Amino acid sequence: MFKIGEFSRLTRVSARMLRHYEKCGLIDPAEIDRFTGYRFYSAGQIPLMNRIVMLRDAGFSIDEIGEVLAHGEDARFVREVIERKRAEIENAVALERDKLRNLARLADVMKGEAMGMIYEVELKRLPAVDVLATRGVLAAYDREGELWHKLGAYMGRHGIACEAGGYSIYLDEEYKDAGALVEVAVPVRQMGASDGDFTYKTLPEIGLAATVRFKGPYNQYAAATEKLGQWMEQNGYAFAGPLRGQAIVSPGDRADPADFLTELQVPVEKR
Amino acid sequence: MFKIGEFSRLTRVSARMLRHYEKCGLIDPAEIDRFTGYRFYSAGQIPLMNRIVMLRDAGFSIDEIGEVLAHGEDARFVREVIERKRAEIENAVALERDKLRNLARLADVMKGEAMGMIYEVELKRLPAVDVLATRGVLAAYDREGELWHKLGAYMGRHGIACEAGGYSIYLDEEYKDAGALVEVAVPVRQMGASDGDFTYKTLPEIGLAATVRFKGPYNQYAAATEKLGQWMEQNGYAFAGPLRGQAIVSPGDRADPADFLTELQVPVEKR
DNA sequence: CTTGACTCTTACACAATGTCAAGGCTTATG
DNA sequence: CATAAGCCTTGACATTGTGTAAGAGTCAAG
Repeated sequence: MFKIGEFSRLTRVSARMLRHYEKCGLIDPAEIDRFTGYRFYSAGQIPLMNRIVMLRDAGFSIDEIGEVLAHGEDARFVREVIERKRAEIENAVALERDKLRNLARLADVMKGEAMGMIYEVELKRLPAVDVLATRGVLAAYDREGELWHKLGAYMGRHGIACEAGGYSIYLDEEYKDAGALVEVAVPVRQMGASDGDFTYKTLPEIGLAATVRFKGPYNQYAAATEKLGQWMEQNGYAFAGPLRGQAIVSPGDRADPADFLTELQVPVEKR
Repeated sequence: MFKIGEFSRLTRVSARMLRHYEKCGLIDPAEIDRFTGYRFYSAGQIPLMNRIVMLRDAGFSIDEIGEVLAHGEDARFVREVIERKRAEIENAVALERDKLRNLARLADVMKGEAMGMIYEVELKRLPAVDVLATRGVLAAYDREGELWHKLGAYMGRHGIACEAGGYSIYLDEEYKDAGALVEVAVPVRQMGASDGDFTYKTLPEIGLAATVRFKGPYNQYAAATEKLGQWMEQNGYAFAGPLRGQAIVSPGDRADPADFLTELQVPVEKR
């Protein structure tokens, strides 16, 4: 039997974590002295501890480790869990890659130089439009493409004709990092029956909308809002509804993001 | 001027975080109503907010963002910070890669199948050895190679003859995830003068050592300790000093980790 | 005046891990 | 046997960025 410090050196897990794993139900000492509270681990527990370490080093959380250990015999379960975790890690790698891409653009941004072009703000009336729409909660705004794919696939399956100029409508009252409710909609010539997530509806007319167009990838959004915000402040307008973007030239039309043309549209009212 | 909710939608930063950034000194509202406490942001603050978002999305912590903003004009500073962050992110990517590698080995471990081979525990006397040693705090045990490189470079610079059978001595009382104090040492035929981090010393004789050899990469360490622990428990021995490993066949001798042969050595005493 | 939408502050929560403090045990040494 | 050094115990707090909730105040429209 080993005292906690010895077991710690042997397994390379800190005593702090040994106690923590115990509280989380991963591993109990083989024996606890009833009077002193000293923990004693047996050599037979080293394999279990090594599994825990292995799982931890593969990126599993404590809860997940508990689950895996409970189903340790079920090879199929283990295989599935591993596959799921693999996807998760690949995703994390992709996130780090995103950071690198952002980093590369950073020097320009810090100098206040924006790529792409932003046009002047216009005030106009936007007519009502019949659309086919679907919505979803996105992990981040740059995942909007997923919704478009979903909508595109549905339209393909049902042979629905697609007009140009899709809308992205940002429904959340307030931005949430972990989940933004976004609706994507394509104009249709003919309404149909709604079907689950996919609904036909009419986007109402916007009597007074402030609009600004920007060319380039969607991360130009930030620069465009600068202009829009400034215009609203200078001209004394206030928000009167959710912001939306209309794809004038979209990924469907051109491959190069530098060619994209997007119009930001927001209902406003004179203050 | 925009209320916090409007500014939140415009910049895609949650009101929660706007307040948080304010407390951290990144951005103050242009105005705060003295009576109601309501925050008001001006359109002129959107560019600043966009920079903050950009930095955040590139992986900077709030403190780091503050620092970068404070030195925003200093292009050289910005360049250096970006380079440092790039290295950090690449490192994070490497960590995720490590997880993937661990994941790949996981199925075998869960089945209790270890790769490589582990030999029987032996009890023996280990003579004193003259060594050249250096030590360092490692982020993780699999970074031990860094210390060996450091030592090897020093020996090369000073033309010191190197004998086979280097030692890794794990000095920490208790494992710490964030920094394990490890000493690496190579036997030398002739002692010299210590020089900064590099010290000549004599590893004292170990009268009674339990040893176990294992073949294969160093992550076999875990499996080897299982055997060692079991042996100690069954035969009634207890630890009497820090654990060390001796490289019998090391990366210097063979390229394929499967060929490595390592002997774990720990001073013990009969209980 | 009521109601609903917005805002304010404060506090709690997460995950994995370190660190510290106060106090109890153990063991070696004088 | 007494004391000190070193190990062990529990419990609490900190980290980081973000959500959420509670309770109270504000604002604008009907």
